[in-house]
Amino acid sequence: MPRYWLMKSEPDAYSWDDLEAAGEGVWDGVRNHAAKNNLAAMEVGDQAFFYHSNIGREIVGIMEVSEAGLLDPTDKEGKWAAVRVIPRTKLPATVTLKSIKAADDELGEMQLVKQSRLSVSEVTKHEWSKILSMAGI
DNA sequence: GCCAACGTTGGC
DNA sequence: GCCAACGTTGGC
Repeated sequence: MPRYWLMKSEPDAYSWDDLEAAGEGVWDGVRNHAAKNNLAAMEVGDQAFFYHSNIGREIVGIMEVSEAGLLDPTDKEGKWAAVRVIPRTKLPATVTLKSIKAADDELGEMQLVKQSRLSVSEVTKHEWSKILSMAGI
């Protein structure tokens, strides 16, 4: 059973289009322990939303973990984690933070909402399905 | 070991 | 541009 995640990036630094253009990417640079623990828990085949923070504030696509348990190549000490991801699906309709908050009874408990600074968070299967339906999938 | 000061993230 | 939330650092 794959698990579901949500990973944030500021699109002016690294966007969905950048990932699609490259065909794959290594999700590194995370320097927060809760986020790192989530990265370290990922397994090949897990699915993750790509969320644009700051600019857009919306989920734009779905990626899949293609290689798990990597060490962060930007960390010389080797204590931070990373995963390799490939882009899977660009959402037909983006799902904004605003619309997620507006669906509060179903999505109000999302870590994205509760812990807005966490850059890598887990998404429940129910939340995942709900967001897919909001995205027109 | 506590806590104030400070830095960063990210929504508004 | 502001500020709340949160993490880290350093003095005591």
